[in-house]
Amino acid sequence: MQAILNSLNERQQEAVCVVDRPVLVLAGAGSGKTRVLTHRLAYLIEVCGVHPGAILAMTFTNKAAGEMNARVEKLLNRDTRGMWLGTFHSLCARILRRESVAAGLDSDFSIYDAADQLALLRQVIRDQEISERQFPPRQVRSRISSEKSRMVDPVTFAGRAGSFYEQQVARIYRQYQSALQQNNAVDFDDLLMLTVRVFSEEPEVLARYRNRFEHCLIDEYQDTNRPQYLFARLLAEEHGRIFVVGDDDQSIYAWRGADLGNILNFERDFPDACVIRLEQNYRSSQVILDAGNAVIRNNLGRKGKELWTNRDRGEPIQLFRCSDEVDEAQRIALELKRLRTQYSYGQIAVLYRTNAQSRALEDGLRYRAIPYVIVGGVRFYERQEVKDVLAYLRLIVNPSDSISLYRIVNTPRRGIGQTSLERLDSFATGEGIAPYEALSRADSVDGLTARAKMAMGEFHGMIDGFRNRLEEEPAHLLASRVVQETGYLRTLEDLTPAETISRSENVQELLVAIEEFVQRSDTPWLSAFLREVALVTDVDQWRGEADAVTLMTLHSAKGLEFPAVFIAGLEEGLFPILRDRDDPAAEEAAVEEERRLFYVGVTRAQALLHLTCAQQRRRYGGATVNAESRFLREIPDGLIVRGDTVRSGRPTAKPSKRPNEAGSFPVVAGAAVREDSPASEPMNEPNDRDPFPMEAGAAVLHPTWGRGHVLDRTGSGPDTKLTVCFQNGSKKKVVVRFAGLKPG
DNA sequence: GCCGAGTGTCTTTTT
DNA sequence: GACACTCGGC
Repeated sequence: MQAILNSLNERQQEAVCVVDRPVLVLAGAGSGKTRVLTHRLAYLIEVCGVHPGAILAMTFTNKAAGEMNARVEKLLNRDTRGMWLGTFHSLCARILRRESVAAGLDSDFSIYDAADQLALLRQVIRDQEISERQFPPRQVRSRISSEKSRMVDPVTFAGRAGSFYEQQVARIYRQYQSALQQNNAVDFDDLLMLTVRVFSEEPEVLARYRNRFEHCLIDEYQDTNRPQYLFARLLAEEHGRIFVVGDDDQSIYAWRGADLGNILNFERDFPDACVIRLEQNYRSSQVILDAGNAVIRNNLGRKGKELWTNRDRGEPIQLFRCSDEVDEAQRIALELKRLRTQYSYGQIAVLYRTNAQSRALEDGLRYRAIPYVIVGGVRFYERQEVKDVLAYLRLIVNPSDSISLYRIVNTPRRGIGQTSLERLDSFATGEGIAPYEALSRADSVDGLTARAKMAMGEFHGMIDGFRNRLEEEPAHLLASRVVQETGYLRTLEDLTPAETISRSENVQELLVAIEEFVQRSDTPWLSAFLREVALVTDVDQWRGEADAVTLMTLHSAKGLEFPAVFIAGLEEGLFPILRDRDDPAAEEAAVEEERRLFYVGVTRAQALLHLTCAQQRRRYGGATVNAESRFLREIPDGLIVRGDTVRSGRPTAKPSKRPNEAGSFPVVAGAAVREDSPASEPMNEPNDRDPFPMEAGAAVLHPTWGRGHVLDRTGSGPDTKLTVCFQNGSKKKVVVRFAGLKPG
């Protein structure tokens, strides 16, 4: 007991020890929130004698869950077998697999990610003969998702739909749901919504889980949406032993349906709740805290809290004003080198608002040979080749999954094209069977060529062969046979050498991941692996171990901390990023969420915080000229050293419309000013702006030809031509302007 | 009927 | 700069 409590301050101890009533912990950034959660778990088990199996603890990322579990086990010096600790999504998936009958699913259901959702929506929209132009699948998807995150089902939605547009969306929504059902699949939102529905509609199911879980704990409560809230309330309302930790100032997922009301109304929902505030910060210097406090104070509608620390004042914040994103990356890289004497690279993070910003930063870091790891962006499990292999595996486990089937049925080419598939699909619909099933009856499908029929039968036989081995052959061996025997690996060989290598490596990496799973898991079968893999994300894989700078979005950085932090791209139009809204109240709410996101970024830093902005930035096609972010103005002068206004320190891209830009930062009314860049602007061409000298001998990386080195160079400026010898031995002449070369 | 090449459209953040 | 769509060649 001593060990569990004595390292905590008084407030933290209280939070750990109040076990018989609802508790809301308002925990400021860096105030020891995770500590309180882990120590409470340990306290419940060790001191109160609660069985781990009676505890349900919910987080937002698997990483947070894993970390928490490790810390509890360390505190207790034993394992926590039986405890349900995981993300809302993974816990709900677990419940749905157990209660699949009540949920109307087969327990091996597939979980569709955003890309799968889009593919399914396209199918639905086409089937309904609705125009994809009028109803862009992406837009419909986000609409459906936002309805689901408010627990609105297709019927309710249809009832409310007023306009023609809404009625059509309602129709698509209904069809989409029934298509999911037919595919024996759910999307991310369904995991939550369906679980809540099962709980509400099946009292005996709910009762089982209510009786089992005597304690419910929730991390990041400010980011819960409606179904998550209902899920927790259904389980905990009877006994009231619910413990939630959150910070209204760090709510950054309103766009995903997170409802701040859940934290603001906690005391109303659970009348005898005990509210505990943690305001002492153990993470950051006074300067960083002061800056964070000053910025967040601009938000209305918060519970209000001021973080304090008894740490040193610390280094002032520094602002780097850069001319464009290349300059920004370069200056960050140089500063990283300079910081090398005080920090290891592993202690430093570069944060940004959008994933697209990582490209320029990566180039800058690579050029200076600074090691980095990138979290997020194109995620491993979203890569084409990885998704292809997973589609094979998913189909084998869940033959109703037509999205997976259509993805790979003709990869490698089997002569089963679009037209044949359409015939197959209408046959399947007519017979009321899954398309996979229909493959085995291809002979009865009208209008197929003999070749197509043959190929379909063969494909079906092959997949069936794998299916028969599902519980005979360990997942990694089965998967490895799949990529070989389907010929998938061979299709990769037709790509360019560089592509072949990187894609094959990714497939190998996936196979290794499966093997690792088999080694650590109780069940070696493929279906078990797929259950786990559907919900892993990149942040979960991230380990702070390698001595490399971490690059990630501000959203991914939530919950993490670093001795030194850069926040890049502090410009109006990028951060805050705002789209046009007609409603001023919605606009203000959006600004406040961006401000909270900035606050999250600032409070990630322990000792050192650097901010950067660029006067000009390339965003798809043309260059944009941006004013400095309003958030920079909100940091009091005494805390920040505002670097020089942009100097022309390097050959920089100059918008021809403003020849005298070298002086002060342009004051641009409103947000970003989009400038079209006419083709006649040579200074914007990559060879002119790229710091890397493409002389003979230089190593280069070509997007399709891979690595190589420069043999010869002719011309200058935009007309520079290079002769490059690539690793596969071929020599190519390339025009630098078009080739998209990078330093290799 | 299948496939590859070329063209127009849109990019916030994530479980 | 990714991706879906269209068009022409096989």
